[in-house]
Amino acid sequence: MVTPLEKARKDPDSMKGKILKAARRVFGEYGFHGTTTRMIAREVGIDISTLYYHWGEKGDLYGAVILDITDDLRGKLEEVEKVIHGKPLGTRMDIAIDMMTDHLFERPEISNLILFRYFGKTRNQTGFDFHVPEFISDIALSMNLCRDKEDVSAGVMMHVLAIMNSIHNFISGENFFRPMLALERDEYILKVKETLKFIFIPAFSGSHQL
Amino acid sequence: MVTPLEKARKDPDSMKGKILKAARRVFGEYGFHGTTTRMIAREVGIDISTLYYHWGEKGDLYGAVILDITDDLRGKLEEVEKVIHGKPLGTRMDIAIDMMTDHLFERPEISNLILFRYFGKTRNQTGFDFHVPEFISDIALSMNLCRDKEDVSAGVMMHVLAIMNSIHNFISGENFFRPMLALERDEYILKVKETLKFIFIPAFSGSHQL
DNA sequence: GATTGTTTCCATCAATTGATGGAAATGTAC
DNA sequence: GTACATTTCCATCAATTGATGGAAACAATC
Repeated sequence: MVTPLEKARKDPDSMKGKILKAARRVFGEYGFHGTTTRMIAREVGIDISTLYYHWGEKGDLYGAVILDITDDLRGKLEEVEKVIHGKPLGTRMDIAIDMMTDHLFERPEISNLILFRYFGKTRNQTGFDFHVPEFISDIALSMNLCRDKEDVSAGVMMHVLAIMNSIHNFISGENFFRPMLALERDEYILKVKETLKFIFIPAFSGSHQL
Repeated sequence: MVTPLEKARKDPDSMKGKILKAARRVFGEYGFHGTTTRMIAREVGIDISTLYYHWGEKGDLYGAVILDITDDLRGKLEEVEKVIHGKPLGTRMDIAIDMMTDHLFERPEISNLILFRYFGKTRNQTGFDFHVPEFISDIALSMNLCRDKEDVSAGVMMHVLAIMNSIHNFISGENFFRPMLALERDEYILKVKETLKFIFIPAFSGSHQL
């Protein structure tokens, strides 16, 4: 069976695909409650009922968006893991930070939406499963911070969370931080990478390695 | 002239004060658009029009909340600075992390609201000034990462942002992260402090000091 | 206890929002 | 071209939301 989401991803130029893409952007900027279905429809240039025809109720579309960015992120993490596999930790982190920040700076909705879900409540709390623990464990394994994906200590999970969240923070906070720092986009991206490496590499390249 | 906000803070048991306190909580949980004036009124146990009588329109109340938490944070930072002044950097960071996390874990709305403003847009963008740059410079000075408060490099500002945001992340994300880590509240708080110190102290106690 | 000012609530508004029915438009198969 | 299915839009609904006018309740002053 083909879900609407798979359909939309297979053909991004279809109406379903265009709506999904617009919904990612708008939900990412304004959050669930800050977004109206009319805003998304206007973004696509269609009538609101066309949107409902393709995606059903607002919550379902939001759910599809969350699934979409989750899969996107998972895919990228797997790609990174392939590249860095076997290299020494410092190099691994260096490359991973570069690849992840580049990817996310081109898709800031991902960071936005993830942070929205971490830090805000939705009035009609529908429990979209985020698969966060799974992600975090994979990264911990990839960083060689644990031996077994099924058995990651809380401390290690939190180290990984700190890294991922820091990345998301700088991506998602660009609109706020960059004017404040008076940097051009390129400079900002560069400085973000520098900062992340400056902070995270020393902590993990000490005696803490397995 | 006494502003409504000053009045509300001077007497937290007054209606103005009770509404402000409730507004902090609810706005903190659901964000600006996720919060309705009725939700706040219900939280206080009053009619919606009583709320409007005291605070005027929703945006004004939100503005007061933002000012309130900003002042709160500024005050705490000053207090911390007094305690850590003159001590060596490692100790300074150790104490600062302890004090700030303790303070914020008791007032998670602060972290919530700050992150909301960093990462989300509000439909009717009213530019509440956040005084963020000022804060960040003060912290940079307190950490001895710069000589002059008026002349802090973008790189240093970003280091400070990374620290503050990491703290806010763990406070604000407690509802999401703690169940995932299967920790009691006390354990979680302890592990947050450990994690923050583990990550940030090594980066700054190297050769990077002034 | 009557007068006056303050605070609270009830009733209600207009605008917005999520959502739908049904007609028109568009495409597809024969 | 006709029959049929799919897609799009217009008109509209009910519920929610921000906001207000005005009456009641309460408090203070004399």
